[in-house]
Amino acid sequence: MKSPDELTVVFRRQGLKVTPQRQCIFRALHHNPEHPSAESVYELVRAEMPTISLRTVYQTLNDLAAMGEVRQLTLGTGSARFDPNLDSHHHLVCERCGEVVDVYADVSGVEVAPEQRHGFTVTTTQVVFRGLCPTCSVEPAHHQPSHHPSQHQHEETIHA
Amino acid sequence: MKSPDELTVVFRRQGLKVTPQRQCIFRALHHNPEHPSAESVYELVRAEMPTISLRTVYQTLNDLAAMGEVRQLTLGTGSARFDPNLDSHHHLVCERCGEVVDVYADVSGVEVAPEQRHGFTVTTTQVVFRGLCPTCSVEPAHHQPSHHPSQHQHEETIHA
DNA sequence: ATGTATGCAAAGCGTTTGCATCATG
DNA sequence: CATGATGCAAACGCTTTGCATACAT
Repeated sequence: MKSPDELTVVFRRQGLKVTPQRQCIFRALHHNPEHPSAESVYELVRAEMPTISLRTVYQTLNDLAAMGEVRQLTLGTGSARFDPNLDSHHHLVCERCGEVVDVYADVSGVEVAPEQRHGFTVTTTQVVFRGLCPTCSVEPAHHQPSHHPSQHQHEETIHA
Repeated sequence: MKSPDELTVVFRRQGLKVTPQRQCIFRALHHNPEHPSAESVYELVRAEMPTISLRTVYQTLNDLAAMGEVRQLTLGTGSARFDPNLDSHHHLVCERCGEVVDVYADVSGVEVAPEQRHGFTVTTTQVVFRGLCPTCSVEPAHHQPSHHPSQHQHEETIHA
């Protein structure tokens, strides 16, 4: 995503206003590889601005997503995740703790055969690799989600 | 997935009981290519059993998913979708109306390079092709979700 | 000064759960 | 008849929204 300064310009050009809260959110996302949820962003910015509300976080994240400055990912981890990395890439998701890491994989060979397109216009090909992160692999028994809680869906959920 | 009769056997073997409601749900799912949400299944079975509750539908769907007789898909369409097709396959999703169709694509070449695995143990590779279904392609302006409502997340959501 | 952003609280949606009752095995 | 299933309603987690105030432009 663009730098906080560039985003300031972009927001103003769209008729949006740039508040200290929004700039704080810009900074929280810039070069952030954690794929934070709205709640995670909230916690990050609250460290600096304790009175900020979750509503402001959601609003700003949605604004950013609407103008394509971040991507919103729905990976079955319970809450939407926000990704400032706009390069073409895919994701590795831990089924237990919800950790998400970027993966650059060659997907050029993956396509929907014409006979299978059912008349669809395909615009994106998203690949999600699921498994267990190093931490969750070592201890097969149940243990807490680390940074990214809220696996409110059944553990038996199969996402494919 | 297995036939309603086979599922009856499987359920009993697990110590679960088989009620008319459950058999009705089995039938609603058998050979159903719609990738219905819980709500959709609810509507289907309510046609036959008007007093069935949504709770029963969720319970049975979760039981089925827990024993691997259906797959639960989280595709960013607002609600979980249930897929009785247990063959290895992928999905084509309409970003506007949420329609989901099965796709058989060769994904053998898609892998996470060892240097990119970050210590993860990868167990599944899910490919989601997103775009517009024939109905939604013709009319670029907004219109109602057809069979699969509840796109409660922002329309600008980008799922990748 | 105009209009958007903020904070708070309440509502919304999809899903889960507590409980008393019913019915399967 | 013992245990799991059902129905209802209430609770839950995540996200959105209504409203009055505050602030950026």
